[in-house]
Amino acid sequence: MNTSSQSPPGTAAERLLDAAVVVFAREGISKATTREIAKEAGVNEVTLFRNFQTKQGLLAAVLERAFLPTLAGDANEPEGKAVKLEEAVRAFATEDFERKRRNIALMRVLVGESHRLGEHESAILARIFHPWKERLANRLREARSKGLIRQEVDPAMVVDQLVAMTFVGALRAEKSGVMGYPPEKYLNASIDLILHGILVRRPKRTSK
Amino acid sequence: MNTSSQSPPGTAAERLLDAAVVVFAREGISKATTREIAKEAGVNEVTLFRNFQTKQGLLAAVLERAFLPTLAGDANEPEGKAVKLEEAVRAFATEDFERKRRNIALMRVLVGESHRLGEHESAILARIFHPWKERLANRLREARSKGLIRQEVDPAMVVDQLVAMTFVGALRAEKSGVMGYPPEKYLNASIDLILHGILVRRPKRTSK
DNA sequence: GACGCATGCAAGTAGTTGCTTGCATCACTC
DNA sequence: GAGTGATGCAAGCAACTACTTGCATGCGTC
Repeated sequence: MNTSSQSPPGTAAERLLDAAVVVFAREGISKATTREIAKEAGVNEVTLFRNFQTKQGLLAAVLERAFLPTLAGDANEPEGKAVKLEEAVRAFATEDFERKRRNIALMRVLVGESHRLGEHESAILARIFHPWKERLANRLREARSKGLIRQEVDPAMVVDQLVAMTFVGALRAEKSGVMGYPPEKYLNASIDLILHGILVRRPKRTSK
Repeated sequence: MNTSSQSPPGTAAERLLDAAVVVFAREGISKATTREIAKEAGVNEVTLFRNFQTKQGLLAAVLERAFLPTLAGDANEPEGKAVKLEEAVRAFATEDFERKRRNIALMRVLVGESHRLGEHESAILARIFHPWKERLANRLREARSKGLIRQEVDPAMVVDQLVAMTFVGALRAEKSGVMGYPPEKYLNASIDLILHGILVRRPKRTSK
């Protein structure tokens, strides 16, 4: 069937999913065309519709595949309890920052078009990010009950504030011009800010 | 000329700018159509092109008018030096948060399509937000030189971290479902976090 | 070698898009 | 009252959009 073109390996469906991530991220969801996705995949446009019915169906499949496994791989780490709170925050922030930087183009268009995502797509995203954040929030609640963290601090809010910093940091790091410092410094400073902001006793410094 | 329709006051160009803000924010920049903008303005579509030549020309005019005056009104407040640092941070954060909440739909689509904005549009946005942030950064530098702020803190980074929190907070506040707490609490917690995170001496509490 | 299945190809449909053209109508000014 | 400029209206254009249809081709299996 594959006459002579240099199609990458994998089934047509897999290649379409790979291509869709690229094109959605590059063009935005509504501006991405099925023709261009098919072309990027090295596959005929009809094959796209035969596999995913509609463009929206393709988007849903893209989100499921792009984010769900990422979460599953992390959520069933059962350790996490043994490590120090500061290390838990640092590990969460680092992982969160790097994951966002890896997918930042896709995340940006998702934010930009979040108000026109269907219920299904929104549900997929919630299923991904909520448990991931809840894990750190629980760790913080535990620490607060032990008196390590100031009582007036709201753990869920702290997690939201941290991911806000990682998200905008990843956004700025993408366009290297607008960030006046290296991304790693920004990440470390954000971790420091959170720790100094919530801990009862001053933490040790991360790095300059 | 205006046969009988209930057009709001102002010239056609003004009404088009008002309508463009609404439609760009609602549909996203690339999905917004000139037909819909003209309809929203109660103006014929040709008038749009006669006034702004292209859709991109309209976008540039929208950004100039929507953001530039907002900045000018704030930047030449010459006071700011007299007030306490904590109050300066609080005032900046409050103003920044409210401004973003007011324009959050437009800001969201700008972020989502930032990679396809032309140089002209990007320059407009930079001209708006940079001086606004620099004002607080300078205040922080001054405070750090007086020893009020820990030496290892980078003032420019702190400002970026603060606006990251206000931006994502405004984003979450828009969809009331995804924020598990009132926006004002989030804002106060962010101010507290910043102050506890940077000050040498612990600040007094804002509110629970 | 007959069957089913995935895919390619060519063509088409109905709708939308940014933008243009030609002409008429109003308001205002000298 | 002639000229000027801003606006409306109707029509259209060429390109593009998501999606469909009909038919052919290859691959693996029994």
